[in-house]
Amino acid sequence: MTRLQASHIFTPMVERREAKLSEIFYALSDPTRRAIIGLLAERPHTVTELLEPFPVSLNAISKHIKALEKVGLIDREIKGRIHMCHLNTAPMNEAYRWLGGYEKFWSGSLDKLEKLLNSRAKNRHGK
Amino acid sequence: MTRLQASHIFTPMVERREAKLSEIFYALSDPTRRAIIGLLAERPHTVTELLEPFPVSLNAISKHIKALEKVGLIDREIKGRIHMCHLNTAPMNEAYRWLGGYEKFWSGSLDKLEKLLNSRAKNRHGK
DNA sequence: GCAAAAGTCAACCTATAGGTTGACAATATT
DNA sequence: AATATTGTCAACCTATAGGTTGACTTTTGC
Repeated sequence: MTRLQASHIFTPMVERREAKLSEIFYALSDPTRRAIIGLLAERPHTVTELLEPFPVSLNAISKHIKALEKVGLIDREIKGRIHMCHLNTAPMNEAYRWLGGYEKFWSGSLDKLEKLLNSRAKNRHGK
Repeated sequence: MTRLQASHIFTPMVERREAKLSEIFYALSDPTRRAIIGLLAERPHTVTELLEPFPVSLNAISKHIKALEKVGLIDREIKGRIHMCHLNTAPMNEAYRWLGGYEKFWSGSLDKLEKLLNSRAKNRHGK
């Protein structure tokens, strides 16, 4: 995941959103992390429960969880020595919508595509 | 982007799809690459045209383009010394659908969520 | 009270990403 | 033919990711 340096182009707000998008896509680019998300989609898991399917150390999983937590994809509920991890899909929504912006290209409708291009041309001047 | 090592869990086919997903998400995790995609969504661009908005070297952009090309997001049409880059959104579709699998969580319908959980429980046994 | 269990933190290793600069190859231009 | 333009390739640098091991903290069970 790369920090954004092309500050010339974006307003601070957009820049922040861009950075967030980068973080989310990056978090999702790891197969182990995606698998963790898959497990948490069924039900909350403890850290050791999340460890079980993977041939890595507890520390490695702990790091992945921390990474997912950092981008908001996991909420941690601590009860004594047990850390219960809950999935929070909200951040995915942003990535989903970004990709959705290009859905017009692959879902075929020429009308939609034209609309897209027009709206882009307009925004061009709004800056 | 990480290589998948938990081969224990996945069939070769699934493993390959997982690897592809990782590549795509990783490609999208870079803000410059996303911006390039944005430019190409408007119209095809040459390499130097793609360079123009960014405060980096031509080589850096060339690398990004190569990276996007490698995951299939860019097609290159070479005419003499000009490399015309075209956007190919198809690979995004896969990422989009993966995320869409979790849409039920954030779009609120409890019914859908229950269906999701049931279908997952079934697949559990199908392996 | 003591040992096991659940996790984190810190230090380390290795691979790779993204950036740079400096040649180079090939096509256009004049 | 000489030069400028377009772009790649190769070598290098630095930062960081993901993995490891080892020590440590806190809670829990006996």
